Amino acid sequence: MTNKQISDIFLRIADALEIKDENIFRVRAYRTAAQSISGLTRELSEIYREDSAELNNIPGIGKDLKKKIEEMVSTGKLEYYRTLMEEFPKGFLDMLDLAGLGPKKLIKLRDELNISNVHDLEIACIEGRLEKIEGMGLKTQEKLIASIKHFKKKEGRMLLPEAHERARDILSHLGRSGNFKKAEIAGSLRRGSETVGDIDILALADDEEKAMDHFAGYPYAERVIAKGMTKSSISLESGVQVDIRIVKEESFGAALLYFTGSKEHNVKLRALAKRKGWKVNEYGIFRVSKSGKETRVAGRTEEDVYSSLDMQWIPPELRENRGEIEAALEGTLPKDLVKVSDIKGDLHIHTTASDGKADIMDMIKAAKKKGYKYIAVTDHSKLIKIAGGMDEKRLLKRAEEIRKIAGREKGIKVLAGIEVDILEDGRLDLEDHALKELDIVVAAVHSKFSLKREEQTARILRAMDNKYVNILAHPSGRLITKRSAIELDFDSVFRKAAEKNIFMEINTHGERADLNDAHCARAKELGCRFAINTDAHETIQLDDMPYGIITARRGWLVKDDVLNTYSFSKLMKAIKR
DNA sequence: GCCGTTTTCGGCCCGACTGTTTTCAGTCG
Repeated sequence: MTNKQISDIFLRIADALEIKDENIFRVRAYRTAAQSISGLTRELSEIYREDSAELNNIPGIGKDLKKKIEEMVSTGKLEYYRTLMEEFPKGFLDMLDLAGLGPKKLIKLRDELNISNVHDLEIACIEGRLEKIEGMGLKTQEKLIASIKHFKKKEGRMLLPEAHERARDILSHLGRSGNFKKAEIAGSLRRGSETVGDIDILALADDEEKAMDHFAGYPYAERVIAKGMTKSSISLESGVQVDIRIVKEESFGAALLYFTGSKEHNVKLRALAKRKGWKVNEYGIFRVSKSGKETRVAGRTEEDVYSSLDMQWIPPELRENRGEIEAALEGTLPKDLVKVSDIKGDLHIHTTASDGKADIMDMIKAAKKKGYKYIAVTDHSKLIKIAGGMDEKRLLKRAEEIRKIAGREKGIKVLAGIEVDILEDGRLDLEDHALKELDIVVAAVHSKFSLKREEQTARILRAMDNKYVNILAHPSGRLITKRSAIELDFDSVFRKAAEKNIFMEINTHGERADLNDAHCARAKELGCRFAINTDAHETIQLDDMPYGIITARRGWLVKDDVLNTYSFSKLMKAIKR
């Protein structure tokens, strides 16, 4: 079983226990464990195989949950979960996904109207039966109808680039009102999560009421979910929710911290403050006297809040409770997290020689415009016929052309390379005598994604034995909303990469974000270095670099971990065979 | 069910908005 599956089961158990009105802290323990598991950088099954005692070191996992995890990874099932689920009709717990419906109302609906799934609920709402229940009314019924409509659309989360674009548009809408003195993005978008469920905005305003009216008047708002003086929410046509909070200037830093999250990060900070007898909330950090009087200690900026807790300011990408708080307390946060301006080139791009849309000159011009010092042209190899992949003969001719052009170009170095396919048996799609002539070789899997774990791992390890390979491109092969990662023993691949001096790619193309943040952290732990590449097939895709940087930062990578932050001469030394 | 520089027992983050009430419970983040 995967971490995702185990974490989902714990969440469902928590839902079930809450409906059964069990101890709320027991419920919370399951949720904490689920969260903790989904943030892990290694698979539980692997930890279990190697040394199951290690499971105890995972925060939120104690004696009981450890046992449940062991049962799941060894048998693929959990008896406790199975019997628990038998107590509910099928689809009953799904109703908790409806906005505005929690365990308390759900129990009422079951006991008084005999509702057991979303379909029953929809009919009851349409027939107006909810109004008659104490504590519910017409509004509740209308809201639930809207929630069900949204639920049916199954609108998922947005990918980070799309969310960024939407958020920018909302900020410029706010800018047009004249009432907003400041507006900043918070939430998972600021932390750079690969998908974003809703957009959070924090603002300062002169006239809160007018400001909120303006916000609610956003042209793409489908409906206004809530509107108050300090907090409002709208939902967009796409089903995405946008929340805004307006705070006072002296609280802005505390509020930004609070609404950036993650929740786990915040909970830990609060506990830390509480131990000092202080209190942290979205308005600031306060000293609480014995008589209960509160004195403000900090709140205007995030830096104030962190430093009043005797810790370093923590970059938003790290705020996932993966050890950043401990590091900030000790003053050992990574000093030189990689940033966009560190990047000196792109080492994986395509041109019209295979399936790119721009020719090499356009790509070079665009790269120069970004201030890059070098770029590697890496078109496809012959296996990818449909993309115009090259055989040895065409490749060598192409390399010659690239070198000719490179000789004419001032201010940028152009490397002749290839994105060579890894065949099913782990051989490469091109002969060594051709690879040898190139400056850089990027190897990648584009076929046979569903091989068994052992075969897939052996395949890739064998490819890495080829001494001409410099970069392993998009190692997991996943596409966030379309295709899951290949089955692979990542640790073995990372160890081999470290040993063979092969750089692991963080690919920003489309839905890849591959490696992801957790992979980056683990690969670094095992001694790997990285290349952040756009895999651009047209000039505009060269602009996707920041998304790879965010992933790298979330994996705690520093400048020196990343090949394409190196100067040209250092780069050439690093990829010398 | 977890956890420990207050603790192996007794805690476990905190505040805003909504709807249905008339002082608050439920939900959400």
